[in-house]
Amino acid sequence: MTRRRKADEADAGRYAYEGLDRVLHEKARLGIMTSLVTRPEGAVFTELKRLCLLTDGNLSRHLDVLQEAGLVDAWRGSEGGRPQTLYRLTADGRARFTAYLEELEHVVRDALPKASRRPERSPDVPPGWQPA
Amino acid sequence: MTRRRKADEADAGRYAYEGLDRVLHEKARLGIMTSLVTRPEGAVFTELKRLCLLTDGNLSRHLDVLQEAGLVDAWRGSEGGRPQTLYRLTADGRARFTAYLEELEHVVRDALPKASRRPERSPDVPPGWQPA
DNA sequence: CGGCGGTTCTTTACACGGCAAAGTATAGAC
DNA sequence: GTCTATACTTTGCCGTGTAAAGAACCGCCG
Repeated sequence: MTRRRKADEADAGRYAYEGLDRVLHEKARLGIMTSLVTRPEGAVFTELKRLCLLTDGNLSRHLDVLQEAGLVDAWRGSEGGRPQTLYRLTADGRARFTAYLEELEHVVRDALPKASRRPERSPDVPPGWQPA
Repeated sequence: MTRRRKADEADAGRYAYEGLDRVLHEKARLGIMTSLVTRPEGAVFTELKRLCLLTDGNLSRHLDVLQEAGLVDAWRGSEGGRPQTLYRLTADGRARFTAYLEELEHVVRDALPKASRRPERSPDVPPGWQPA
């Protein structure tokens, strides 16, 4: 018996995941941040584009967002005669990304054990209830 | 020496994370799915609202999306004289959510070890490069 | 030295989607 | 019958992801 009547529920917000910062919780930016966290020396535009499979405009826009949020900074220079921009995590960026990842880990720990268990036959819906 | 010249890079798309299904990679729906995966018997609207701290309209909309994607199904009935709708994961929903979570786990494993290591002094930017 | 072409980003425009406020429906209380 | 409460739905706005077009910079060939 799953003692789940209705008044004993102190678990409001149990799955609200407020630590999932919207700036970071976005597929493309997640890839950019992961790329950068593995490269303390930074990465240039073209490399990020290749690693994350993003279009130019797309990558540019996401890098703007990350810079405005103070998570990433940029350095202009040139290599092989071509202008290049080197992007690196800020200290704050690293810290906030770590916090985000720890919340993600929470999600996985909340859900994956239940989800990957062999799909037990779902309990029946109470009699008299109609689909859709 | 980080043998990272320019031609040996077979890691295109290394951080593209294409397995992060957009329907699932959304804070609110992630919470809903996690709520449901821990409740094989399903959950009613009000319970989901409380668990995920969502407004009525917001929750309704996200549940629509999840149903249209075939991840969740709904059963109408009544309890205590009030109409209620019970939401449950479909088998497909459970499977796709598991796949999504495994990709998330990848992200965490890619990034968290690097991110949480004590912020080593970042290597200097090459001479001649300018901020911003 | 003057276009031509190739990089390296930026800007613009659109369309999708999250969100909350207002609306609908059903049921019990009085 | 009307009022209040619950349980969702619908509507509309606005923020944002995305790609197509644009700008800046450089090397090269004639």
